[in-house]
Amino acid sequence: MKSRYISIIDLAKQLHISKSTVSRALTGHPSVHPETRRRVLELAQKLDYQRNPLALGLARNNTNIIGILVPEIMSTYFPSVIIGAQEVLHEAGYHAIICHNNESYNAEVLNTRLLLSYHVDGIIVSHTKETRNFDHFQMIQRRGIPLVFFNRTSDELNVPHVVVDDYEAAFRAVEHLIKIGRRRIAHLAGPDSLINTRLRQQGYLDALKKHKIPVDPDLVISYDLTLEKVRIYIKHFLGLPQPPDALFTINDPTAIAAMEVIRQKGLSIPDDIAVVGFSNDLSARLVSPGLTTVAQPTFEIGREAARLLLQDINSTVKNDYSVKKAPAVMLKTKLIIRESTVQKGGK
Amino acid sequence: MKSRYISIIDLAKQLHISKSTVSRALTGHPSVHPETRRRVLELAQKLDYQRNPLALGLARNNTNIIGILVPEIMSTYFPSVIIGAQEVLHEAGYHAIICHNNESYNAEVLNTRLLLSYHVDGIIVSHTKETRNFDHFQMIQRRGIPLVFFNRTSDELNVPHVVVDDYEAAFRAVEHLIKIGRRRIAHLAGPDSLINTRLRQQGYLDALKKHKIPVDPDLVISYDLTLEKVRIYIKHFLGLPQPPDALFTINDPTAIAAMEVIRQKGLSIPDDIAVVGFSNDLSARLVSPGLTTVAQPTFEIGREAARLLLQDINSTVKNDYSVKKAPAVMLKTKLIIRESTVQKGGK
DNA sequence: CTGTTAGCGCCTTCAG
DNA sequence: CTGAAGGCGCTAACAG
Repeated sequence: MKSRYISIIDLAKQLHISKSTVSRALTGHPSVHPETRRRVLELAQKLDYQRNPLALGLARNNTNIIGILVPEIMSTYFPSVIIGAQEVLHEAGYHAIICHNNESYNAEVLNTRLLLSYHVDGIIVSHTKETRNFDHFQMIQRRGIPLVFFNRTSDELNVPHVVVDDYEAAFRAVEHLIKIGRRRIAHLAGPDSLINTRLRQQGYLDALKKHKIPVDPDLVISYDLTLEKVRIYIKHFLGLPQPPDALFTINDPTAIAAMEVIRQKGLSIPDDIAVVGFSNDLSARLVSPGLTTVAQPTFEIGREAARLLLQDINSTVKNDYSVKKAPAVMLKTKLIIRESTVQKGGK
Repeated sequence: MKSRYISIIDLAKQLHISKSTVSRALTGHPSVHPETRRRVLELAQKLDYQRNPLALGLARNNTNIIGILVPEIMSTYFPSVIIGAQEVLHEAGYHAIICHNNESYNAEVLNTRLLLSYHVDGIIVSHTKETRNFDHFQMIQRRGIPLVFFNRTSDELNVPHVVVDDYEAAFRAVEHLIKIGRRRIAHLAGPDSLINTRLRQQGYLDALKKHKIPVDPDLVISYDLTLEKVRIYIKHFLGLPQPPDALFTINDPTAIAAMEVIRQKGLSIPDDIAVVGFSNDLSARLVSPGLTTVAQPTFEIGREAARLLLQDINSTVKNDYSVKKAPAVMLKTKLIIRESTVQKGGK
């Protein structure tokens, strides 16, 4: 069962020519006799020859593999982004190896090392919620390997990235709640380690300010995205002397978990409490009542991230982001209004 | 920006020993002086040396990479299986490269070739709904590369596989509908190309037979899993002279799409029509009313598939499945009863 | 246009 | 216990 794979040497032998000529014919080198090339290609076809990308990588010091590193793949968000990215990468002749880490910082560091050891040509990353130390990403850059962030980025690091306008999206989401007459708007935010969390929270605060609604610190809680804990926080909100009449959450799973608790308390959505999520997961459309949420252009985020990466890979002059500002793409979001804030038939 | 990667040669030079000794020290070869080994490991650690798996693969003719080929990653089913598989693979020192193909047969064939060209050590597959020709998988086997199917398998090919008992699961699901008093049970089945489809359909038929309910051909439709078409078929069912009082679908997305149509027609679930899906996607729990469905042990399916594959990889004698029967694992399912068949509080 | 040579990083004989 | 030599599959000069 040895090496069933056929190599250029096999082709060369059968054709009584040198392996270099075979190599040249195969790669489309101009200086090869047309007839020779024809014979090589014909035999390659017949024998179903496929060149070994590992050997190629070893010889040329590039692998045509891109690493994609995401915190999870169970919601629809990251898979969609991945699909978008792969679309662009495939077109350019690259392949992706996907790593996920269950939001574990340690796994993220290990995966980074793994991708590096495979000599990937570039890495696309959305870091975990635990990630506070970015040394492993900095090392990638120092080694001159193109790196692109998406969704979750970092202030500390100057890395090309593609994000949505979290601030504005949150601002508009909260403004929507204000417009339907809510005044006691609670915000279940994510961990401060995530830049999105901070931006969305700022959008929340500024929307209140603009409409001269005083901020009640009791109505803002940061949590670590562990869904089991949502119950505690929502109960806390509902138990306040002046409970909220609206809730804006960091993401859709949180909103959906919250809705369950609210319903169990016998309160009605949206009459007693209107709810707004973030990301427009598939489930936002499926729950009942449908969840008002901020839609992100997930596929496009993936495509843009891949484009940014390829740009770096193909640039002849290495972009040194320790001196030059890294490019950033900011995509538009869209507020999807469903029955968790506005009754069907109502305004 | 040349080869920032350090190699055993670098280590050898710094230590004034030969690269062979370094190699032996690193791989844990017994005949290396403890002191030499210590020095090598120390320096490797200090320089953050990582051995190049490509070169290793080239030299040893194995890559420690496993290909996982699935039709889609947007539902929760395949991602869960993948996570389960990776768990086992990682433990054994293997890494996975994940390919998905949007249920496209052509993409599947291309991905197969791709994985093969990367000299993966094994492949785990759930084929597309379009796949009727299995030559590309047969080629994998002929080349002696371990292959494992899961979920969707094939009669024609003798491949180790892990599945659930689709027949029995469907049988029990339909029996559940009968037990709550339904007699006109419709079945929206999948394409005949999928073996699961056929098994589930048989389970449906046999459950009816057991309870002496005549089969009405008008109540069984096979469709190609294109969700947009669900509307048409459900409308057809509802427009029958004797419309059904229950519906059993090939999977959860189908059931959920059907529920939407039923509701729009002003019918009540489960009073007018009870609905049962298959797989227990995350969304089955989220829709309202909650969807009764068959839960599959997704993580365990992944783990089992990986175990089966590793078993083949590690077997010293190559298992020739053209003569020997391939092992098959069949896992248990569980019927999850929710409000789409039984009212809350009711029996 | 083509063959020869060297080398990518690693492992594995074969000699000491 | 260690070093030298050869090879995995491929590309890239260097000569013709």
